[in-house]
Amino acid sequence: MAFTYSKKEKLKSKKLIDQLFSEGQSVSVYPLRLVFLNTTHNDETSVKTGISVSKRNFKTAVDRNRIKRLLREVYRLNKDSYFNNLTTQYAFMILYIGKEKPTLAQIEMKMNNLFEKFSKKVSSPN
RNA sequence: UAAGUAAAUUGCCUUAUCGCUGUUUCGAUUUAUUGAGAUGGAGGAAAGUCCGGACACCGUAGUGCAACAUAGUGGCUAAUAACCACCAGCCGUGAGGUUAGGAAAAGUGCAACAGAAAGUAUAUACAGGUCAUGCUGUAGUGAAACCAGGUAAACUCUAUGUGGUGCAAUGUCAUGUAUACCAACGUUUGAGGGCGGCACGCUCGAUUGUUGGAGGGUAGGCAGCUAAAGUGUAUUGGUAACAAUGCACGCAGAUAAAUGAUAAGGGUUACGCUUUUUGCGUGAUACAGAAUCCGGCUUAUAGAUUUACUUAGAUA
RNA sequence: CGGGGUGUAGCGUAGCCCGGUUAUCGCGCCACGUUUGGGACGUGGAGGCCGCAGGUUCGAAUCCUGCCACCCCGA
Repeated sequence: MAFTYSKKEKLKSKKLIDQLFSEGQSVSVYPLRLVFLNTTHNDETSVKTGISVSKRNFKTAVDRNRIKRLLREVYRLNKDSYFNNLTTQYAFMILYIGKEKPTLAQIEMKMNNLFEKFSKKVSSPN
């Protein structure tokens, strides 16, 4: 797996997203929150991921786009070290629930924490 | 030089590494993926959605009323309530700014306080006049006091205009669900429904039979989709808005929604130190992200630049 | 893409249709009284440029226009 985040890896199906929010579990490391669901989809990638920033906390589209781009960038660079060995397929949605504009370094640290927490939760039953 | 008025322009750049997305060429597997190369990838407001169109569908898109909008004159435009010019009113010493700027002699209403009186009223005081009388003038109140008064961003009248819905329009493809659907003809003969709000008018039509056809919704793919009332520039016509002609360019198309991240260097500018230039340090570098496409309006905006003009002062 | 509503004192509201004293009521706030003290009660008081900017008018919270913020609805 390379440092890519192409169309195939994006979570795009409306059905799947509805299912994710209604049935999925979540872990959070402020200001990030990960909603995930063990599911099956047809593409060969093991994880489909979406990113979301609330309009309530950031009013202008420029701010929201900026944060989403940062999140995508960090995800792209770091996913390799955590998700390469997954045996089942997952759908992810990463939410930014903070209220202030972050920097890349902050997000990188928080996202690593988040994925470690996720790995623990998945590997240990319940 | 200072203060100001009006108009216009601009909206940081380069390199490296790693990514996203459209188009296209070649190769591979194989019929939708992958690899390599080439090339394109946010704005002056993309925003608000306040006006006007293009385009698409709806076949009663008919009539009248109602409703809404507009309101000096002329021009311009695909079109408009926008834009341009001029006239008039108001504001400003001025450059300039601003105005929903038709009708009160069709009718209805309204006018606090003050005042005798606010539209069927003429009181009081003074002066004048008359046989006599609000018959005449002045004073005082008020925004307005008899004059066919004021007020129409009060109802209203006049003139002009407006069919509706919006790219989630609309067309199409395949998968599964499903027979609940539609059309024609015949019978029955009118409950009820539809056509933006009302009336007229128009139209569908409960039940049953025959024949024929495929229809509907959900999530998705494709088309619509970006070559256009296009952009830049020059000339000509016009006071101007704008128009015509020549030349050049070929200019984003995402869809849980691309146009990015990091590092280095350089611009511009403010402050401090040094102070002849300059150099060093610390900051600042805005508002903001296409979603069918155009024309205008409105709002946000660090900083920089240009042009014309006004007033005041100084010098010649 | 289209449609509708709201904004008045710290909070919740009336007045707006149909213009006329810088504006109503309740809770809260302040002072005084009452009480040994507090609460409750009584009396008095403060607090508003009616979201912002223009316009119409003699006069605007009210009418008109343009903005801003918030909320809701439809496809």
